Amino acid sequence: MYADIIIGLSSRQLDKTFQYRVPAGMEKDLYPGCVVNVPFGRGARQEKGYVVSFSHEPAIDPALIKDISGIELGKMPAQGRMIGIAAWMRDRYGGTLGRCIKTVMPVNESVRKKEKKTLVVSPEKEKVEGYLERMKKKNAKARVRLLEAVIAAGSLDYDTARKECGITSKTVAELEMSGVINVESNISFRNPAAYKKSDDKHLHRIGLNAAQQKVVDTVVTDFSSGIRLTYLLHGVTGSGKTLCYIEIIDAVVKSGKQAIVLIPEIALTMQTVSRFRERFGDRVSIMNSRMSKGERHDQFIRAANGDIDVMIGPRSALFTPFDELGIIVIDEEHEESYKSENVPKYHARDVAVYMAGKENASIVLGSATPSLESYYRAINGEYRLLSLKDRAAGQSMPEVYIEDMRQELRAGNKQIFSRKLMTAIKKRLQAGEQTMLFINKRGFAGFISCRSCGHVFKCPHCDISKTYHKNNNKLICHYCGHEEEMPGVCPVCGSPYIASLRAGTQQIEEKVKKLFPEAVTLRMDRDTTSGKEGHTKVLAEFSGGNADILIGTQMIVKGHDFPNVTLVAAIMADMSLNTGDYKATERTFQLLAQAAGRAGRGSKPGEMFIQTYMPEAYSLTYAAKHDYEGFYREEMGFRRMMCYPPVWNMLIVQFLNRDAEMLKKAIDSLSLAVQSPKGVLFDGGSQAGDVQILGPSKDGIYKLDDEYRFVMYIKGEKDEDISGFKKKIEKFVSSDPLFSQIIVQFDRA
DNA sequence: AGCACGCCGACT
DNA sequence: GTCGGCGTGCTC
Repeated sequence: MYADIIIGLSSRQLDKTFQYRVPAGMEKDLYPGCVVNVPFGRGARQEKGYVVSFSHEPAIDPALIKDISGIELGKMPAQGRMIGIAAWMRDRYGGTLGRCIKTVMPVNESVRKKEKKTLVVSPEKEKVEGYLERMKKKNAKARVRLLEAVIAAGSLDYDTARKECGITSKTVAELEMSGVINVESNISFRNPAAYKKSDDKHLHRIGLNAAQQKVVDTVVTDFSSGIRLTYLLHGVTGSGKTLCYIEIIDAVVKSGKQAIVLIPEIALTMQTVSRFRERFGDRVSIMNSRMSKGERHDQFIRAANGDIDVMIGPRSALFTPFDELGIIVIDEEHEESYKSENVPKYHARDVAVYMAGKENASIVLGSATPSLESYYRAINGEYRLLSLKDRAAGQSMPEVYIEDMRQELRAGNKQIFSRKLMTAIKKRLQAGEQTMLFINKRGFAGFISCRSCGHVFKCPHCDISKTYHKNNNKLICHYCGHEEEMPGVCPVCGSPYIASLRAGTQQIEEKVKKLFPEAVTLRMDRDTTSGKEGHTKVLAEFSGGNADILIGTQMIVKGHDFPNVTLVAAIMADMSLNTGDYKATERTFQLLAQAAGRAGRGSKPGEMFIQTYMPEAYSLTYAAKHDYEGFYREEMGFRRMMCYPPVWNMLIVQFLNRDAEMLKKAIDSLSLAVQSPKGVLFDGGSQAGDVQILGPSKDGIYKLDDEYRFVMYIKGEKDEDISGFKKKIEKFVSSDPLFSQIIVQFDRA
């Protein structure tokens, strides 16, 4: 048995694993992430290493492989624990181990910045000059080059010196030994959440109401008696979940442990951070994507040094190396931004649940519209369900109206707003109250529907909207590849008006300006928020009362608190119902429910309008009734029937290559293996077992960034079946030479 | 990173 | 020849 080990962790060049033999009897003590001592390099000097994985086959001449000399006992350092997480991620989400390690430990890339070494000339002038002359005579090129550069610059950064002058560490060491230069190292950490009391003076401490107190007590009581669970906090919009988090974390921190708070990137506003700083002062740090790598790394170092207790940030903050993690909070746990788009395509919520188990921490998932996955687990008793059924200050939920746009058309209203909505906007303008118009931009991919009856063209096998492909005039399902000719008329009502719907924020803004010339409008989309603090600025302007109507994409409905907004409208609520994947309905419900949550947060009650061509769709009707449980039951029926997650597990495999021909050949070979029941993929004879395989077929976006894409979906009742099949695919593609150039990526739904 | 090896020019 | 010094490549 062999172990793959990473030596040190401080240098880029050694950023790979080495194989060591595991001495008899040691294997039971080894696991990914544990620290071992190994002989390394000529002279076999002892180095610290981290075990990352195991293998039975020697990868090089076995005679060259050395034995592990010993295990470092005691508490595993945070770095080692992170490697353990990385190993698990590699197993679940695919990708290379190196990539997974980089994901959990960005530390590796910039660790030398921590001890930034600077070269300074010695103050003894004649000594330096004498040395320089001697070296010139001796023709010691490297030393002369370096010393002259340092003299010219006065002081020189170690890294640039090495790069610019082509110098090795040895030369630097020799100059230092001779006393002509000094090597100084300085460490400085930035604190992005530096606490200034004055920032927070507008905030006052609010007490917990009875329902909130119950939530806090439940978690804190469990925690102090040593029980660690996953809690799902289902609290309606405006029920005060953040305050619960703060109280819970307060108790955890007082017990000497640390907390990680994950927040979707766009919801990471100063407002939220201030509330945490008010309680935890300087012992809070934040992370966001606008920070440089170095700044983010500094926050990790501060956490490792024990300088902070609470880290707030988007999904990458999950990997904060705290010494004794007590709790992880994931706010808006249903948010899709917790899913990484890059390899490894991990879901921060799933990693967090695993991590909490490993680190003996509790975890609180919070949302007004929990993901079906989490709610399903809560119903099954895997998570503990906590709820906040009412808004914190006793406000009522807004009244929601579903507007049937087909009827508007029949009544002769050709505007993009229904008549009732236009009246409502007018009323708000007169009353000096604010309106939010939200355009569901998701689903622009081009699903086809009938404008007269609302019929959407769906795949007969997958019950998913098909997309229109212009080049061959066909409708294609992206899950199974099913194709059909684009029909000339609607098969349901015979109307010839079948097309894909589209409209952008810009067009809507123009329409609004035409209809309500007196209104001051603000637009929030990619274009208007491109700057560094782009969307913060737009939001600040709106909440400051400088505009009557805010028009935007989904980003306006997420977690913001505008007390003066009393009207919210979803202009084309259908859009996200037809994005061509099985989560479309869930996403639509969540968006609408969240949007409704923006209205009536202040003293005045709110209203919401949902404009649609499909008024009977249950994602709309349940959102209108603020009925999450009803939606959950109905949607789970669909998921059960179709064997979609969370009932079954799903693995997505993508195959990418720039050469369409080469990719096609490889895919054909894979298809053959999939179709033959005795093929490689089924362990020579045994059935496909408990997995259903769809594809491989062309991906929804067949060509992206000059790369062609094929995709395959695997559904399995048990997670082990999926993992098992993933291993088989990995084995298959690594043994088939046709796949040598093909990029294979795994993803979990 | 740290070490050895092989190469190169300078000097015995 | 031989020696000091440099750059390169390897480490399981």
